[in-house]
Amino acid sequence: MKVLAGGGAAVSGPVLRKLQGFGRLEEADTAALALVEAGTRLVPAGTDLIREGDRPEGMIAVTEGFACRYKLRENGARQIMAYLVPGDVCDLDNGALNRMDHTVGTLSTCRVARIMPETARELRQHPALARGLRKAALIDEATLREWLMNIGRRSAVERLAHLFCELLVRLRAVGLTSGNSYELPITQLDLADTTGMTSVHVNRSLGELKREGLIERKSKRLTLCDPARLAEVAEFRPDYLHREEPFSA
Amino acid sequence: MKVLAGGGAAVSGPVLRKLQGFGRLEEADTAALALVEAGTRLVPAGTDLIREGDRPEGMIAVTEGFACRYKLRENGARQIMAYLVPGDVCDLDNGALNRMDHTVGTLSTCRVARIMPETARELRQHPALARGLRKAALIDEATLREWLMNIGRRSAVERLAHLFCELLVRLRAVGLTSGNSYELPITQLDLADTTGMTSVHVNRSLGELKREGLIERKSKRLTLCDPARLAEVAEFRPDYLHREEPFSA
DNA sequence: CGTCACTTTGAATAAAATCAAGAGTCGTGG
DNA sequence: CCACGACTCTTGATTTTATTCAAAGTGACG
Repeated sequence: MKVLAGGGAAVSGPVLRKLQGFGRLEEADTAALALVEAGTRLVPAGTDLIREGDRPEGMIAVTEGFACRYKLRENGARQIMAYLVPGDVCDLDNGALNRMDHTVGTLSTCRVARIMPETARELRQHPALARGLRKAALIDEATLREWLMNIGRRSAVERLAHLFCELLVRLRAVGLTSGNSYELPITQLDLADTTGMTSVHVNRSLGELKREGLIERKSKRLTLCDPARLAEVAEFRPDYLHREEPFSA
Repeated sequence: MKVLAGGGAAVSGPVLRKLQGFGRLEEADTAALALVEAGTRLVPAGTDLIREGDRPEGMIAVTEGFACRYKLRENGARQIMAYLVPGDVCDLDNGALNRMDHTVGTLSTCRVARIMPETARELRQHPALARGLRKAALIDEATLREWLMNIGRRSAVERLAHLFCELLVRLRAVGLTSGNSYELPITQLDLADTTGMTSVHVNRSLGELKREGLIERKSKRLTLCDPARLAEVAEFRPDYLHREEPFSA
């Protein structure tokens, strides 16, 4: 339960960067966001930020690391429903719904801003921010559908390939890629719980992708050696992410 | 491409009934809804109502039959992402997003209301309706997450059991159950594309549920012979549907 | 009464889970 | 600096689950 004061200059906040990708922001908008991103805390891996059954309020923004939405079965099996990567905001103003149907927790060490309900309301006063947050939420929902397709109708190798392509697009949008590689600070077990497989099977499927020369992984950095071919394998069409940049660099 | 004029008295519209389940409606609200439900058309099974890539606008309401959201792979594989049962409304006012990322189509013959953008805007003028629609949308999203859990982390038999439990709750909310049975006007192939399996495997799994005495199916009517035990098998917790009625009748 | 779509069944195959053990990694504390 | 312990990753052998392929059987409906 490390809790460090969020010091240092907010490094051109990823949330800001992401929302700017949806449309021009005014000075006042960026100022409000900067304020939010200044108030972050470092959270260790494996920490729940809000739990199933809790009453949701405010928002949670991730500025570093990977967090996720997940549910557990009684036997301990976990299904991850979404990744929250830097720039992603989890809007807990669910208005009508007063209970979380899932848990949000960190997969890696994360830098996180917990946004109080009043602050969240203030943010939504800014039309451009409100629009951006709404668009982000709609994209999250489209992503959820894509994940359902992924698990329901793609093979193990395809599932991983698709996930890696998606992450390249999402992380590039917040400037966290270098070429076709990015930090993927999660374990194979996490990947398994994301794609509905076993960690053993993930391991073998990763091996296959490596053998095919499609990816490389050293330490926690993932490189897509041939994004075009990887996208083809996964049948990846990035439209649902609503980013105008072309897929492969 | 049968298109019949939507005659006859709107039979206490399922949309109305569903939204009433979320909170009291004023006279004016119900009147507006009644108007909508009067303008329905009969649509044959297998008809796309709006396609992936189309520009979404207005709303689509289903008052009879089963429709669904789905996507296709290049090889023809289909993944169904959601069911639209009577009372369900598909809000296409996606504001920011200007392309459908999936298709909405009928699984059975359906009675459907296509709601023009202006009409949709009028409906949203009514605060109670707007709230109801918003709540419905949030529940749809929670349902999507539950489906991801279903496909990712449950066995074939469990997936079907879970789906059948969910449908009992949803259809009961609009008065379309009698006891623990309801019309399920879809094929085993549809069930397969819903649960990420093969129709052959669905057939065998259904057989297992029957043999266990958990369900019965004559013609298109499904009966949950022992809802409590079925829910236990599926680990079904109806919280995400936000209906206060207890699960088993 | 024939057709077409759907359901059911069997046999062979493929994909993924399970079980188990060993090797690598990393942070911690002596 | 090294050793320890806790994860994580890797690999093999085996079993289970699900798909594929194929062929009847059933039923609704014109």
